[in-house]
Amino acid sequence: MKWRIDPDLTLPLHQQVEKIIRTLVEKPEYQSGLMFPKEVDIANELGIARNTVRTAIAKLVQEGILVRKKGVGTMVVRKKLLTRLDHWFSFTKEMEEKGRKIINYRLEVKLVKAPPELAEIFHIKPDTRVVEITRLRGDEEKPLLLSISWFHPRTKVQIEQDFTRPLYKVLEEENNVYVTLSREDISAIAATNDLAENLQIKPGDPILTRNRTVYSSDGQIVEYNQVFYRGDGISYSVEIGR
Amino acid sequence: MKWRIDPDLTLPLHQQVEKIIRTLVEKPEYQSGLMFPKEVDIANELGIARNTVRTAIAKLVQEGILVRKKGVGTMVVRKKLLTRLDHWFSFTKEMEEKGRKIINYRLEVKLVKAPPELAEIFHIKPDTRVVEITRLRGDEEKPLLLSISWFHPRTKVQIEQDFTRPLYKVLEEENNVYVTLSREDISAIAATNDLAENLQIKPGDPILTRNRTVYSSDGQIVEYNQVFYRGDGISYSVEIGR
DNA sequence: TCATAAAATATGTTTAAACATACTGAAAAT
DNA sequence: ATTTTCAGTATGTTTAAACATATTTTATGA
Repeated sequence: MKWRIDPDLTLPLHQQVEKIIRTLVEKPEYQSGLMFPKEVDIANELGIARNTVRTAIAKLVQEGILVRKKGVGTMVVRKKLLTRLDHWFSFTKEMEEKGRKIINYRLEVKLVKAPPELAEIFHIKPDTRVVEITRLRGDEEKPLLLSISWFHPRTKVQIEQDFTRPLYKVLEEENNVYVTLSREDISAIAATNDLAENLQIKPGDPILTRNRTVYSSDGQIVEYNQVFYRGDGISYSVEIGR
Repeated sequence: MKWRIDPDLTLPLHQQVEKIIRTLVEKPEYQSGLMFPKEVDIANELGIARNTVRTAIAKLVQEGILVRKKGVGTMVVRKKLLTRLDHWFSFTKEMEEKGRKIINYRLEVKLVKAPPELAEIFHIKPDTRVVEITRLRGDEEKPLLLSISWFHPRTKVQIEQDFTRPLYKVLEEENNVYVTLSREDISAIAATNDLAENLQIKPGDPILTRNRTVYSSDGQIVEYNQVFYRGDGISYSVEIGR
C-alpha cells in the first residue's frame, strides 16, 4: 500500500492512523463490501503496535463508520447511511444539497446584554455583553427560517468577524473553538405576530422551533441558538447514533 | 471504597468497571464538581491494570458523561446536561423523568398490507404484509402523541409479541435485532381533522411530526415510525455528536 | 453425503511498563 | 510584588506479549 506515518509529526500516531483510515474508507472497494484490512496487517504495514491501530479503529467504530465482528473482520458501513452525518451544523450545505439557492434576507451582528435566561444557560452574570447574530434566510421565493445565535464570551467571538462563511469553520479557524456536540430541543408552536411578519406567514401558522446548545470538544458551551422554521417550508433532519 | 469486581463473571473487566463508574457518577459529590478519582487509584483499588480502567473511562468520556484534562484530572459533566442522553428511543423513560405518569390511551397491533410509500422505504413489494403498531399516549389529562410504527418483514416481528415493554428491548431480546441508528425527519404541520380528533385539539393547531427510520447494527432498516406530537404538550429533544 | 471435530483466523481482553505532555502550585529569582 | 523556574501530578501515547472467544474453513469419521 502507499500510506505512511510520519514519526516526526507531533500528532499522535493513533490519530494519524485514524486519518489514514478515514481516507481509506472512501475507497469504492470498501464501500461495496470488501473486507477491510485486518488490524495486525495495518500495524505491520505502518510499523507500529497493534494496540495503536486498535484505538484508531475503535474511534471509527464508535462513529459508526466501521463495523467489526470477532473472528470475521472489519467492514465499512455503507456510505448511504453516512450522508448527512457531519452536516447537521450547516443549513447552507443542507439546502444546497436539495438544489435550492439560499438567500440571506437579513444578517445582523450586534453586541447585546445577556438576558437572564441566557445568562443562566451560559453560567455568566446577567447583562454581560455577548455577541448576537440574527439571520433571516430562505430561498428565492420566501424566507424559511429565522435564526438567533448568542456566543459565550469565552469564545471571544467579535462582531467584526465574517459570518457569511459557515459558522463552524469560522469558529475553528478564527477562534480555535472545536464544536463537537449539540443538544437540541425541538417543538412546534403557533407563530407570534413578530415571527409571522418575519417569515411572511399568518399569525397562528405552525412553526418549528429548535433550541440548540452547542458544546466544544472540552465540553464547554460555545453557542446558544434559536431557530424558527416555517412549518410549510422545511423539514428538519437529524441522525442519531446510539 | 466499597465496589469490587468479580473475576468469575464472564463480563469483561472494563465493562464491569464501566458499570461501577456509571453508578459512581450519580453520587452528588461528583455532580457538584468534586474531582473524580484518578485512574491509577481506581486501578489499584480494583486490583486491575490502569489500561483496563482507561478503556472504561474512555467510553464514558465518549458519551459525554466524563470530561478529562491532561495534568488535571477527571470530572463528571453536570447532570443537567445529561438528562435525555440515550433516551431518544424511549418516550416512556423521557416522560417518567419529568414525573408524569404515562397512559396508553390506545394500543393497536395488526397485520396490514404495506402501502406503496412504505414498500418503497422498506424495499419490499407493495402489499407485502407488515406488522403495524398504533399507539396513542399521554398523561392523565390528555393524549400527547400518536405513533404509528411499521416493522420490516426481516425483523420477524409478530403481532403476538408483548409491545407494552420498551420497544428496543423487545427487539433485542425477542427478535435479536440491535438498533443502532435512526434517521429522522422532523417538521411542524397543522392538525388534520383526524389528528385533531385523536389528540383532542382543534384542526389547524400546530403539530410536531417526526418520521423516523430505524436501522440495525448491520445497517438494515428495522422500523419506520411516524409520530405526531401535540404542539403544546411536548418538546422533542435530541442530541447529536459530530 | 453429511454431521462433527479440529485448525486457522481475526477481533476482544488484559497486563505491565516506559515515556510524553499539559497543568498546578510552590520555590526561587528579579 | 511579580515573574520565572522547577518539581509534582494526572492524563495521554505507545509498545509488547499472552491469552480468550467468536467465526469460518478444513479435515475427519460415521
